[in-house]
Amino acid sequence: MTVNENVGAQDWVTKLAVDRERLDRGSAAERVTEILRQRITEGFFQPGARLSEAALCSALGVSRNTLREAFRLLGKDRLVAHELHRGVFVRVPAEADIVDLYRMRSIVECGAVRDLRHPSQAQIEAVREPVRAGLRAAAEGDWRAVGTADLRFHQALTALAGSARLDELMRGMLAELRLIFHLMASPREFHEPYLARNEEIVGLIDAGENQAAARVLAGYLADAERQLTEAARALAPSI
Amino acid sequence: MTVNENVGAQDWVTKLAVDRERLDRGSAAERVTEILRQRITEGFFQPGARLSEAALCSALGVSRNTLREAFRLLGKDRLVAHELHRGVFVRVPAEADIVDLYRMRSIVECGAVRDLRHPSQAQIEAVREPVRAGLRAAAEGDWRAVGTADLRFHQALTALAGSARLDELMRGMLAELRLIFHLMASPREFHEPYLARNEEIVGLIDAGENQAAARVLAGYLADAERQLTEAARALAPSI
DNA sequence: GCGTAGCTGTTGTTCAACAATCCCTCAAGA
DNA sequence: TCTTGAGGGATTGTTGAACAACAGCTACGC
Repeated sequence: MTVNENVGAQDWVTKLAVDRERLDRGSAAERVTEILRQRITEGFFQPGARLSEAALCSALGVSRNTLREAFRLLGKDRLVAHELHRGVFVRVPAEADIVDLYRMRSIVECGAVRDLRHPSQAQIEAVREPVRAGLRAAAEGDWRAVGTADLRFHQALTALAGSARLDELMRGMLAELRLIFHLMASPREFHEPYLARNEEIVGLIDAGENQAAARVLAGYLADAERQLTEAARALAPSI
Repeated sequence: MTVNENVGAQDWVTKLAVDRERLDRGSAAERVTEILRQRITEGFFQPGARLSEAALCSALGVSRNTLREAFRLLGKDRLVAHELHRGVFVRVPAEADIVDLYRMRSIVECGAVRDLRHPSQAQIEAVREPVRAGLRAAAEGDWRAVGTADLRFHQALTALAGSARLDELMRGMLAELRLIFHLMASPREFHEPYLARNEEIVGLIDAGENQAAARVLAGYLADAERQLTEAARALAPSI
């Protein structure tokens, strides 16, 4: 044993697993992918922007081939659109995308909530925490933080299903959703009405009223979809 | 106007869009991806098989860079596992993958069925047809065909939600499922019991009994999951 | 048996080159 | 004025070669 034997084995094994992801952050292609993913979702690259190979190669200091591997991964996540012989562009979500996305969210999120059987206290706390963070941020008037807390809330709802694949799917959908947010809407008007509903949903889950929670959530999503599609339609003529 | 003016504009535009997909079948990377995807799902490359870059390059007549782009796409679909500095391998699904996959299927498929509001006759027919094909194949003793008909049935069920993203998600899940099938199970023992249930589900949908159809489907999936995990556990010691 | 140094084959990444394609400009013609 | 077509420049698609970095194996010494 070369490691301090006073520490339980399971203990430092999990800690190493956490550090591991941080150290060997995979290949260059994967690192580039993460950088671009973050830049796109945070709005640094605006929807419709062209991602020139030559420019990004010199900016990031990687070769074209490495960059192209990253483009392929981002394309699978629908964050960029790969147009043959024309280049790679940050995706510009259309109204159809909003509808499609919310149809999927409704099925996934409501399904995760409805099928919930015996939620652990830790699971409920994971859902409650983002709600509190949202309320706190709203009190301070930080509407950008309210938005990210809202996304974390929905991510936690999906995590109730306990499926790694579903979690990754949800991550992708929320990233695409942030792309839609960049096209429109002041964060306040969009997120404020949902703070109370988030609390309501958590309360129902805590009380074991899954069906009711799923119904409230479905209404939540339907309203958000309507709000976004109307904003998109108002914006469409300008395009 | 150089095009026949007797034909409505919208008419030939949609026709061109169809041909378009057939003509520019994408880049070499995408074609290689499709070839490998088919080869993996049909079992030509067995789970655990190493996909050597050099071998595939010469076999397919493409460069390493192109092949690596294809590997990235297949990795996102979880058909291959990319191990840094070790290579690319056809994925070997574990028991945890079966559980995860079926948790997701249950939410997605049952959700699509339960939320169904006004199914068109065409939609119902799209679900009914694979069921008929399955029964026909069973009568002829072609159990491999029964399996593919079953997958088409579930694909059609998911399509009831009317979401392109959900359809693609389902395609990916079913491809991964075929990977699991290759690890075990005679097609007959696995698919035969579900022929009758598929009929029952279609009947319930046709009668507008969505809730009941979703319940039957949930039972269907739970049973299939149990069957697969038991087979996997019996197979595990050999690995 | 154990650890270690070296060897070998594979992958990770870069670079340079060329082909294919798009897009813009501009001129000719109806 | 509008359409058509021919260049030309810029960008992407793809290849091949080269080298670095790494995993797995072998053989050696202890």
